[in-house]
Amino acid sequence: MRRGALLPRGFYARPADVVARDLLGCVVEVDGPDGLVAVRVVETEAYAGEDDPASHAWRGRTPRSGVMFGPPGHTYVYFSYGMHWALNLVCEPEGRAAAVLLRAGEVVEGVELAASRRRPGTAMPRLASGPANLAACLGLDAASNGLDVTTTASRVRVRRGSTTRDDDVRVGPRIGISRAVDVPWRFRIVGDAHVSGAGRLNS
DNA sequence: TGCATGATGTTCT
DNA sequence: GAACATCATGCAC
Repeated sequence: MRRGALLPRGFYARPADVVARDLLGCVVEVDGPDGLVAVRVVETEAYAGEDDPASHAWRGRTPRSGVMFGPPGHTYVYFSYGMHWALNLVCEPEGRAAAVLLRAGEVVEGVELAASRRRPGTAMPRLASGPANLAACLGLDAASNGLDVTTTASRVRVRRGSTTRDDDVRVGPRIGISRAVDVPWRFRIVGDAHVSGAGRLNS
């Protein structure tokens, strides 16, 4: 498979909502002990750090949210609800705590490996549909927090993928949060079967 | 087909 | 001690 170039750090050093939009169609790849899994991003959410009540960084820097205050182009992997991991990419220049949550994707490489990391019987459209599922497919955990995604030397990398036309991007309110619920910072590719909640809500 | 609910641990009040 | 950027299951309709 032909691969795009790694996204430069400057790509991430922009407002989170812009990065979230441009991340659609890009490919996240992760090396693991068992091989490589790559996912094409189809759904993202922007979190604008200290200005955003829904962000983990809203109340300032904490041990958990510390990575978000660091340089852009790094992973922010956090554990929530006692059982799920979620993958974010740090945005905006160092000192500004913004991030983009990767909500859903399509597994484009290492499908069998990704499936083996999920509950038996889970198959394609659902494989990486949802933040926790996406992280599970990629085999992410606490050891994957704070990694640089702009260098080939890293276990976790992000490549430029197919460009997504504005016509194919749908913007809507974020999901699964209780504050700032009406801020339209959720981006997804229209009609893509891999987005989260595809069967439940369709707005 | 769709909603309500339980599992489970880290973080912050 | 409560909240939480969730998911899968089970039961109702």
